[in-house]
Amino acid sequence: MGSPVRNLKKTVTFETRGSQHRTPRYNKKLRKVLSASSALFARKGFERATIRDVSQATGMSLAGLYYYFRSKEELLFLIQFTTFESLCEKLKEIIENETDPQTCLHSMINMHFEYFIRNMNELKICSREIESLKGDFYRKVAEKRKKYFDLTQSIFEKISNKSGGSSAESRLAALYLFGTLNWIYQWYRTGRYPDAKELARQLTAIYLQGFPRKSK
Amino acid sequence: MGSPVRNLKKTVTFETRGSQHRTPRYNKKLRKVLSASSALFARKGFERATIRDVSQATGMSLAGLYYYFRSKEELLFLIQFTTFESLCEKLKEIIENETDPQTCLHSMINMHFEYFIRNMNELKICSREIESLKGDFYRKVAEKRKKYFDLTQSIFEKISNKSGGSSAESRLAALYLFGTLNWIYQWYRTGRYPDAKELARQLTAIYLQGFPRKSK
Amino acid sequence: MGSPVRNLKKTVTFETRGSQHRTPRYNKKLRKVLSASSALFARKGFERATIRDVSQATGMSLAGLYYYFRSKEELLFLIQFTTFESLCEKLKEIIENETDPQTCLHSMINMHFEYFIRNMNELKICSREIESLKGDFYRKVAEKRKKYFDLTQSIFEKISNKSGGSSAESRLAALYLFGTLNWIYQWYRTGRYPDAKELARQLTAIYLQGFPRKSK
Amino acid sequence: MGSPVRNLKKTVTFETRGSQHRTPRYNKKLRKVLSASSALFARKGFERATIRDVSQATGMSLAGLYYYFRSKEELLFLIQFTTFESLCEKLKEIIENETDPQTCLHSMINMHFEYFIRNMNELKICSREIESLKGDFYRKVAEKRKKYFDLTQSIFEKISNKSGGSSAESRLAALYLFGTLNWIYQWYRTGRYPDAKELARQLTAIYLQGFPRKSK
DNA sequence: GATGAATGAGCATTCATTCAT
DNA sequence: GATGAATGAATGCTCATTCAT
Repeated sequence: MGSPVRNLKKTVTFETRGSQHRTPRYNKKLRKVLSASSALFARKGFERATIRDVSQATGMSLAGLYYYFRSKEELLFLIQFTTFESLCEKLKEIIENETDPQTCLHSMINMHFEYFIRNMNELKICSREIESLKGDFYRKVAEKRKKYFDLTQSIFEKISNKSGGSSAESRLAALYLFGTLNWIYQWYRTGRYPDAKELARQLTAIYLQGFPRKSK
Repeated sequence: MGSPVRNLKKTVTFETRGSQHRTPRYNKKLRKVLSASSALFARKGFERATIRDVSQATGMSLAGLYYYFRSKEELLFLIQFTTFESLCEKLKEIIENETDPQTCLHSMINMHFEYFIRNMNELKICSREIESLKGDFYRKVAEKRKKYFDLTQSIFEKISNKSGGSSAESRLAALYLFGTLNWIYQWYRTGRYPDAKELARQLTAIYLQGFPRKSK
Repeated sequence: MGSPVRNLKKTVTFETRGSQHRTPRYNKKLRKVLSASSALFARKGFERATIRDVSQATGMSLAGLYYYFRSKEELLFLIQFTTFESLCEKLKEIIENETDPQTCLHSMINMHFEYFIRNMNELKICSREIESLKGDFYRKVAEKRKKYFDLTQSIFEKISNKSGGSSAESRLAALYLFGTLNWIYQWYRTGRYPDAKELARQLTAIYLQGFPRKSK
Repeated sequence: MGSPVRNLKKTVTFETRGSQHRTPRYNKKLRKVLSASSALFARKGFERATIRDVSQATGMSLAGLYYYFRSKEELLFLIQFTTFESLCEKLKEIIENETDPQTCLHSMINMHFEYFIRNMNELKICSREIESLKGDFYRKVAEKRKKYFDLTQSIFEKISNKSGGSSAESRLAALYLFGTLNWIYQWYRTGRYPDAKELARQLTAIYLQGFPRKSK
């Protein structure tokens, strides 16, 4: 529940190798490969990280890795796709269960912060390496990304409707918020900042009441 | 006034080749190289763009380019450094002249949007390629970047002081804002969105009053 | 009678795996593998065709294939050897039964054309991939090939003897003829050219009377 | 006059690197590279020969080679194209100057044998590696090859016309002859066989009077 | 009989950079 | 100022083959 690689069986069922071989052993190894790759891509960047790095990090042979993916790009795709899939599911659930739009925004931001803190590598890769994929890989991820964005925008629209704001403004507000969320990886360091809950509270407050937080 | 390459003579005066040769012709060519590189780095990413691309884009020979810079990394450095230098100067001026902190925040955001729209390539590179530099190059840019950030944070602190907020909250607010500003390049397309002035107004409103904008 | 794979039991009885296991099922599968390989080698060339291609074409697993042959080279060997073996047998029979040397040449050419048309892949491989085998594999096929050549040369010698030609000339004539026969695969396309019988008639006519065919 | 690489300046003037750089030094080196490659491709086959082999054979660095060609395939293309170009020119000249069709055939065969003996590597590559090229490279060579074939076929047609033969028969005769010519590399070894002139005499005799040569 | 998983060795190609001229 | 020629080091990827099961 939550980790992008935990539910591989369900999500990666189209043209990747995961669809051909489904032994438990295969899935376990693939997860290992993906998590090592995530760490590497996060640290060095997708372009600078090499398959040889992955080989070293996993202890597998260079050629052996290619049993689990078809290309370096597919590796990145798997990481991004499963991550966005997870985020979408979580957000969908929130929206379905929370009727108050303001609370809903808070829940969304909170969920994202918490997800980030538990999957820093993956989220960093989702923010920074958007343009590293091409063609079908790009399109498939972009679709999921758009879904996540649209869901978020819908929250702003509900808030907006209550006070007569325009749809264009909701869209922009969502874009602004995404900037903030996608930038977290640049500055957040565990232990040096408040926890996810507190950060979410503050950021939500800004978006709902402006800065600084009005004293309670 | 403002273009990062316009004031090369002034800024690039330490260890780059610009300090050795200062003929007007040299500067003209260097500017051409930098602007072609900016376009390339913005489009393909620093790592994926090659010096051969730069050679082709400028019509200069591969070897000839190295008369104007010592390494591909220096090229990136020059772009980032001069851009942050420009931004800092502009922001310093704003802060010096504007006493009302709220208005000051608005001016800052407005300036940044306008600067972005006139130097999309450079700002994209400043946001996305932060980790592409290493060692001294990285440090020198990070210094400038920190200055720009600190100046912005100081605005939030002034706002905060008026209503008794904490310094930590100001810092976070600034980080949130920077996320939004550094993400613009991902979605902004000329003609499809309101102009800089309008965007600045909306974003400032969110940070000062929350979303949606209260009707006046 | 004639297809190189039809009489596998008889021919492949030395160091290949065929000598160890001789169940009918084994032979059936081996034939399937050989025929798929022939098609692949003919289409892509021995070097460019991969065992993975064979695996895909046969629906067998990569590792499973190695139960039927010891190496890719052995696969090629099996194809070439059985083909030359077949050709030799047929030619021997012709020479034994036909006393008139001119008619004998015609029969030989006719047989070769007909064999070619029914086994295009195999003959293509026998012509084009001669140098793809090494060591023992090469020698064993070369032996058969030489036998086929010698039998043919003997026909020319009989023709030559009748009119006092030299042995060297017979050898060259046979070499010239083999060039023509080994090149057929490059141009012949079913339906676009006369059938085997007619082609054989024309080619024989050239070798016996020269071009153009004298009107009868 | 005749070596396929001797007249590079003239022939290789389209999309190869030869069109960009034309210094004498460049041409000299390119010729060296092409001739080393020819030897290698002839000996090991195109697929089996590696660029590393070329590097070793020429004493140039692996990367340095790519200054002279864009890909291994282009290397093969250059060899094949210039060879067929040379052959075509020579044949055109023969046909233009020789009015008697029988003598013309003799001249053609003689020229081919002589060209072969002086450029064994290149001709071997032209015969054996026809299908190693793809796309545009293939098409461009095929064009030249067809021209060479058509010119030859035209000779047979002239012979045929004198005695009322059909065009289809001329075409087949030309195909048969090409088989013989393209197969020479498989058996001819210097010193072990008569020289080009004598071979040409014998082969022509077969095609004009049949085997064996009638004693005069 | 058959296969999932794995690997060593190798391959074509690229790239930033240099240096003699 | 500028470039033709060259290179060391690396990169993503493939392939025939093997072995435990």
